[in-house]
Amino acid sequence: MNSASPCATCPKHDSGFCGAILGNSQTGSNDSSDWQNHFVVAAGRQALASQQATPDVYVLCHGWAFRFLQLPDGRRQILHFLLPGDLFSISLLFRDRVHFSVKALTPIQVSAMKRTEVQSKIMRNPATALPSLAQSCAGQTETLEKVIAALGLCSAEERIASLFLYLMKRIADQTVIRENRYPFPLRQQDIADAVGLTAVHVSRILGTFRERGIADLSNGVLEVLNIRELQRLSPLN
Amino acid sequence: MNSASPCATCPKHDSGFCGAILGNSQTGSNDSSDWQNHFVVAAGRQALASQQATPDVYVLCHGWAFRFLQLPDGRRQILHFLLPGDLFSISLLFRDRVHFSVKALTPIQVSAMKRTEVQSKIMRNPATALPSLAQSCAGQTETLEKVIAALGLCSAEERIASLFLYLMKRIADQTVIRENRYPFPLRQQDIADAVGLTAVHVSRILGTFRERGIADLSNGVLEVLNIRELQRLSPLN
DNA sequence: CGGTTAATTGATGTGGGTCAAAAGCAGTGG
DNA sequence: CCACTGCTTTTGACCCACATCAATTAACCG
Repeated sequence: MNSASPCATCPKHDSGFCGAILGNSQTGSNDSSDWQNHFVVAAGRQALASQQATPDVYVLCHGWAFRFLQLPDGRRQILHFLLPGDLFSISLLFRDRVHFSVKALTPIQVSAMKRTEVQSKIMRNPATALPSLAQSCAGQTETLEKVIAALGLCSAEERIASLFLYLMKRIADQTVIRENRYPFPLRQQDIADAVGLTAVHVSRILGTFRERGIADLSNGVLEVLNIRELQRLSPLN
Repeated sequence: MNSASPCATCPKHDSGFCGAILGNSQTGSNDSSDWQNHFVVAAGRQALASQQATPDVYVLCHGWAFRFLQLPDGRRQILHFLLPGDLFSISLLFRDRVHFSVKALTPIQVSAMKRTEVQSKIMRNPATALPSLAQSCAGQTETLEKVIAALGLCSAEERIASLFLYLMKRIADQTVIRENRYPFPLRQQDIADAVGLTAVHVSRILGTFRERGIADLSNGVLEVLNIRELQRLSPLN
């Protein structure tokens, strides 16, 4: 869990988006230390600041983080949760600054790669990279638009249920789930900032979920007791 | 304003996204009738239905439309407004079905192009198409995320002010604006569905904007009386 | 064991929803 | 030219989901 660990400890580089776009390191030099390196961010610390220019593209290798937007007056909106294997943002592939910030929920390990290198890797094989890039972009747009619908149309209960179901699916793609217990390192304040509510109200809703036997979130674990009911509460998919 | 009009009546094909990605028709055959054609949709009619598969990619050539998502129970969320020159969605470049629907606000004219043709056009020149595609994707993500922030963080007033400012910028890119009067073919219900409010409440807010001398929306025209105040009301940029 | 941060619970306030009626304003057609 | 219809906007009265404020408890930690 310290910096400068080799890529071998970073099991997600060959899955999903990164695998398809960046390719496996079979081709080219297998000593990648010249154009990529790793670093670590403590839980609760910011990993990337809004408007900050950077020559790199980042992939989350270990831990949880989130992208967010902050208004001058301090209000904060969480845009997306980052899990291992996720690019911080596709924007960084072709832009050098972003409009959001990234914060670590747990201790995280990040791989930074030179944008120029990644670009030329992509250009070397556009026939596979381009569709994969477009697919990934379309998928991201779809999830963002579902969030918009959730915030615009749904009640507090429905929003929280949607968030749970969405994250459950993503977590299950990463980890083996036993006894319907999902690792879930979000504070109630984070949930609130993601779904546009107050922490107090999130607490109340979670309370009712508990006493209705739907789900129990405590100590960083989400235990799903009645998934049917949870799905019934979420009008979007 | 009838179907089968040639592309020459469609002035937006060579600007912005479409110009960069699709290129001008200098190269290749200049008879494009075999792989693209035009059609017209009346105001208020749907131009594309959610989940419907299509071999085409669509560009709005004339008029206003919007993309939206509808829940089984009828609630509707507007995701994005389409102006002349806009692709219905980047998703359609590499997918044959979409998760949203499109509806015409005014009578519209649409150009449909075979996805396969567009793809090979792109592949013929990946060095320009790819960055442009990525840029456009990044830009869209940024605006969607601002919408999320608006819905999650902002009051009714702030949301409407943000929507106005956003659309004003886009309209000004298309039309010459005189006397701060913007063409604005949205019903109050549409505004409501875009910012997550009720039509009644939108009416009230517009009323206060009017009596406070900020803006006056009537008869399809938005007249901006005090843009500074409008900007002050919108916390996101 | 005190000190800090997170979660719970209660009391009260309010922004925006809901319901309903009325008024404006095309069309449409006799 | 006027009555009829359907749609949009406006306005008023009332309600409720969620926010705000504040106090208590629980968990954690050096």
